Amino acid sequence: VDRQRATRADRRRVQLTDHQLHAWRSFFHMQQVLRGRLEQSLQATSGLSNADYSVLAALAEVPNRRIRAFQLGTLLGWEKSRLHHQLTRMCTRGLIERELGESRAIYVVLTRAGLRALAAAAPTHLAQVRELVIDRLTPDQLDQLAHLSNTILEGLVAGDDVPSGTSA
Amino acid sequence: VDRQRATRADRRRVQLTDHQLHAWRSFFHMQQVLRGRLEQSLQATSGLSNADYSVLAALAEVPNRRIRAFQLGTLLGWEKSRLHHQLTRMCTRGLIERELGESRAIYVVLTRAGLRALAAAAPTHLAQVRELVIDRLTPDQLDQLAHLSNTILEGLVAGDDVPSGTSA
DNA sequence: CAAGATTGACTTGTCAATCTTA
DNA sequence: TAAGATTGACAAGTCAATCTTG
Repeated sequence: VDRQRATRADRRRVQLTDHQLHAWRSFFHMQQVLRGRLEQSLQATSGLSNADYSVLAALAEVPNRRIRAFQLGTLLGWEKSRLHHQLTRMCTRGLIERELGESRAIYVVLTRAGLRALAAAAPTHLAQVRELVIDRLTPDQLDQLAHLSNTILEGLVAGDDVPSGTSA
Repeated sequence: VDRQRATRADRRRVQLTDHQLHAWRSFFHMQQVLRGRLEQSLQATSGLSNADYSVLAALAEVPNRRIRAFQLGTLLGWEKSRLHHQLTRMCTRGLIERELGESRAIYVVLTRAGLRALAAAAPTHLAQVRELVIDRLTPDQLDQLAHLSNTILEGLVAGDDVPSGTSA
């Protein structure tokens, strides 16, 4: 085909087969709906957003329940301003506290209230994860999911840098 | 164990094994990062959000590029007010138009500009889906992903109604 | 200057309340 | 009344600009 402009259908076919497109859409849709559902019931049953929960869970598993803000951001894979806004909100709710470390480092500490909120939310939340995901899949499927998730994640992290190598 | 209150560790162990929890977290994290990355480059390269793209893509594949708003909401699995706000924004940008059908039904129509925007965005977007997902996975893995996504999705849709079966 | 932190403006999504007519 | 549409207030996230100090 040497026409200069391909039709829309042509272009899509080059990109992805119908089979691949269907697979992608199934995944994409599932992930959207799942995320919405979890967010919703987390909010309804415990007043926490998914973001809140992620921060609390991360803090709870770190030595001294205390971590440098920047590291927390890296851990969660969040932009710094998103993290900042999130921490500000959680501070005013008393779920965490900010502390100043040496040389303008900010540390984030889990408060008692934060730990309590997490403890209150976790059972229901995890039960729902089990109900909606774990229990739906065979052990094999769950392993497949974990494996392919890690594979995709590696690619995402790798692509973090400049595509074409601009050396410092 | 007949103690009334289990420790936090106990409760978690009951909910999910470490293995299961790890699998879940891998998936959850991957999905977060992936979504962020796609959203970001879609925005950067075409000025469309993921939500914009979903609406445009759905409209493009529907007869006459015209569909009732409510049906579109069902298709996308969106709440009505989310859809409304989204459509309002897209209207002001000229990507779609609203038309009144019979008995206060609202129809959404894809405009030329909307179709152009989609055609401009699609190749890059799909290429990225291919690069970040499709090409990372073996054909088997992709099939596994599709299959398990559909399985989870079935569970999600089933849980839409009252948990205990209220028949029509 | 650069890394880490902060800020504000703006966009997106949610919730709850309201409106309208079959 | 109930389904579909609308609205506004608010929470969450992004981007770009700024501040601060090693």
